[in-house]
Amino acid sequence: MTTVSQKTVKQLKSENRDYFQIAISVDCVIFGFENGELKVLLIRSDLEEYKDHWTLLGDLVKPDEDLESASYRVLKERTGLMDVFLEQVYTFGDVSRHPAGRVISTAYYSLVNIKDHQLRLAHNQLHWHPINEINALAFDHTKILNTCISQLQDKIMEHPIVFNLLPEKFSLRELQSLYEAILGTKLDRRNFRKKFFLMDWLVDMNEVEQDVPHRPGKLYQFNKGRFEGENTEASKHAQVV
Amino acid sequence: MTTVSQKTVKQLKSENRDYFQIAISVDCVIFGFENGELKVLLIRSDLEEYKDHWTLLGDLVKPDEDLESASYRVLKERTGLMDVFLEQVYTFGDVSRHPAGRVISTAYYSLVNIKDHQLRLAHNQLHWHPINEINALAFDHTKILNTCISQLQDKIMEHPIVFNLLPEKFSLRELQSLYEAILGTKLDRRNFRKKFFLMDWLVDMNEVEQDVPHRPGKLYQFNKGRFEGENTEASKHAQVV
DNA sequence: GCAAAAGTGTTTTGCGTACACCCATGC
DNA sequence: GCATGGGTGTACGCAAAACACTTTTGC
Repeated sequence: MTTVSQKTVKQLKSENRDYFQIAISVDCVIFGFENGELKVLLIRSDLEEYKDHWTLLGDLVKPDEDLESASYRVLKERTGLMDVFLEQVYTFGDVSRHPAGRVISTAYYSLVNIKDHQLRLAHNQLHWHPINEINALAFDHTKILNTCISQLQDKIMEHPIVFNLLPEKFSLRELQSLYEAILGTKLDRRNFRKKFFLMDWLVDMNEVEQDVPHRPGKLYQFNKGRFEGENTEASKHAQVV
Repeated sequence: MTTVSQKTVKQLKSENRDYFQIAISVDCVIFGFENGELKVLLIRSDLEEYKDHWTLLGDLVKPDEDLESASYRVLKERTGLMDVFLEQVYTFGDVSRHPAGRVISTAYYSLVNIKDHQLRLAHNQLHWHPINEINALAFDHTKILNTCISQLQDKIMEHPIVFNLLPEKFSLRELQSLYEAILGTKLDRRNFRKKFFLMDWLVDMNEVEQDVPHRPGKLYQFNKGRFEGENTEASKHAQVV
């Protein structure tokens, strides 16, 4: 029936020149945790048409740049951060999602420890926004944000990634309050503690909190050793909360 | 510090012309189920350099075409199928993943009922390959396939999607054998049946199998009514097997 | 009557969940 | 001594998992 014509790569390349008219961008949902709230790093839109709107941090992907590298570049340029947790979530490709032309965007989320990086943000257009206080973002960024929040909620139930949002040492209260902020629910303290000790995700530092106006809690560290040799996609199946 | 310059959409458009040099494609992992095996629909590469390799079904996305529409188009063009189950999985964006230039590809998987569509494939370059007998695919398609298989395995544990792979009416044995083929494990028959009846995913047709060389099993249908108004992303939290 | 798969219940075990009181510290 | 959060244990219910025998049909 249909005879399939064989082509060379070179032929294919020239035949499809019309298709190379699409730009691809990455948008990063950068999560942080501060004062018991889950926050997202946003920037004021640099487009006049959207000057009252906040947007996610993103940029066009360069023709000679890996998709993931582009995300890391955005993170590094905007926050100075390297080696942060970063994960791809979804690609948004509606024809008219962006006013500047056909721009398909791949969304990533990353988890950073706000405290380590406050200074770098001091004098620019970047601000941390509590996720519960975010109004309309530019373009389809509200949708992107919501998709990433859902994904994060799912992910923390089975994977030890929240530690990227916390300082090296943290109390169980901080950890629980982080889970509560992400999930938007209250959790039972005794069950929460029991679960974490049972899972062996924590290492007791034999230190306690300083300068708290109440009985200080013990400090813990993430038990990195337990997860060596595991990439992001592995290690399923262990319900966390 | 950094003064952010305001731009109009028009300015942005012309400034970034160099970025619109990337093509985006969709690649569809089309799953089917036949003879107790999970299969994937593959086509012989139409590139001379890869003529001995099989590839996933994909195509470049047109500049005026939604990403998801492109996937549906590929499915329709290749299999004649409309209204199939389709879900985005991941976007592969390494610089040198494709020999024809900078092509970023978004992977989708879809679930089809092989029996309904055998004829359309008879005389072309398409063939169903059992997932356990697939050798090296062209480009990074092995990686894409494996990502989709993992995703499918996760998904069927909580969502009633496998019915897309079965005929309208099916026996519990067929259903269980499908789960076993996807997960690559054996399951306990009694627990499996109990679970499905408890979940109320099935409707008893009061019919039995015909022409089987043993005691015929009862036939069931997917209980569509129970999931009306649910999109693909909703309805989490109900462990299936 | 034999092969092959259908159909069926019970028991055990682990996990999630609910729940209340005393303790240590700062002020 | 009081306010604040830290720290701890038990009991219940449900769901997962393990497990074997009888029934029905085709040949």
